[in-house]
Amino acid sequence: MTKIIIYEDNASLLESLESLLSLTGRYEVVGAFLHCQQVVEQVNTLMPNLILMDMDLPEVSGVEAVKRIRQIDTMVQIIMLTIFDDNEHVMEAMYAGANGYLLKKHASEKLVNAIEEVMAGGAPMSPSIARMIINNMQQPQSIVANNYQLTLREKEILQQLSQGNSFKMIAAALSISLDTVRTHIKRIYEKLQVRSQIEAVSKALNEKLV
Amino acid sequence: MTKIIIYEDNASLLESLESLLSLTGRYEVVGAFLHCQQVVEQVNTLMPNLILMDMDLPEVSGVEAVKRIRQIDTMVQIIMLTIFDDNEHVMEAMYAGANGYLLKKHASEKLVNAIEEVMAGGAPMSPSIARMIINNMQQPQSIVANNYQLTLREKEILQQLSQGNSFKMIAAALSISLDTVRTHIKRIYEKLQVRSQIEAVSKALNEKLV
DNA sequence: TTCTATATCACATGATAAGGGTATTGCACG
DNA sequence: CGTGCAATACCCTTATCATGTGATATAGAA
Repeated sequence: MTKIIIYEDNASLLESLESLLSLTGRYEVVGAFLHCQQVVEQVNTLMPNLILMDMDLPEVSGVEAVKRIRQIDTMVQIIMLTIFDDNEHVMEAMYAGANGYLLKKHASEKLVNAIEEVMAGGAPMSPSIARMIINNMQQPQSIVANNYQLTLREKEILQQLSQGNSFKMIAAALSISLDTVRTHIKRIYEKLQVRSQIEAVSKALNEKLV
Repeated sequence: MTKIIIYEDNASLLESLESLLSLTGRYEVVGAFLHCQQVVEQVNTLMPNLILMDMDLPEVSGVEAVKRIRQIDTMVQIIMLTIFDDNEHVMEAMYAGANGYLLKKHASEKLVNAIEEVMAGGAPMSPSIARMIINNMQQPQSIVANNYQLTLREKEILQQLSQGNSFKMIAAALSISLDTVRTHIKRIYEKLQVRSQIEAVSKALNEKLV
């Protein structure tokens, strides 16, 4: 049976959620709290499989609580409960380690469904948040064509450099002379408009050239 | 009116999709193709607002097509059509720049809905893919506590180093002597277990220490 | 108060990198 | 059949970095 802890500062909502879950017979509410100050101890003691966490808790916010939980437990599933879904706090919570979220106004109809999804390894979230997230991850492949016209060999050497290899090591790894490595590096610096290893590596890693 | 291009190698499905969309009266199908070899030209010429792209096209895959489209147009909305949703190709497509996807078996009921969502700035996707994506972005804040016990000053210096600054520049920026920078750097190397700038920067950037 | 951690500075030596040339080979393209 | 480019290689000089050893000042913990 799925063990659940609920954090929700609205006492009546907390009670509703508890009854709703208990009535299904499939979930055991092992804890229900109005704040999450002792969240770490509670998770450690009660060992839930799932946590319903209100986003807007007094004192310690739900997002902060998620971060704390993830320090000690990476397995427990966490669903955020929130009133609005059009703000960055939801993104932040997902980054912090939440597995999904549910609008409070949809709680009664969709709660059980969301729990099933999360326990099955899914992540219930609204399309608009999903969009924010994918926009976020698409940025790296920058549109401003990070095209410095590096040749294959140059990219190879830049890659090696970015992994922390010295000129000597690169020469050995690629079976070419130290001086050849130097020559390539010079060209790379010209093309990237930098003057040292670190600048090149910094640029390469930041712009995902490697 | 929303202008749409459809890519789908199954001719009868292509036709169904086309009629389905035309019948709503809200969409104009300005192009319908069995392959996406000329995707760039077609997008440039037809200037659609939305593209329905089959994942499994012969010759040039749907994912490849998305990449090409994103080279020339970052605004057009792209919905992937796929048979399975439990594979990495979907993730790959989202990374490449797709805005959402739809299982073919759900096309008839959910297509219009998915289009509305995408045009409204959402990203329709299944919970399992959403989960993959958020798992992906949570990794950086590694659980294996990237705790090298760096002091504040050391972090500051490592940060400067990661931005491509030389010892001299760091000394100037922090108003300390070159030798002091050296001393800090030595400690940083010891703590990170590295032997050179690049290794340190590489480690710092990869493990998000900065 | 004494110990410890942090931050600061100095000097010295050998290693590595930066920046300037120059040159050969092979391959593709009009 | 040159021309241009990529990849290879060598030389030289100067600048920067790696590393060791030692020292001072200061704030907080034992």
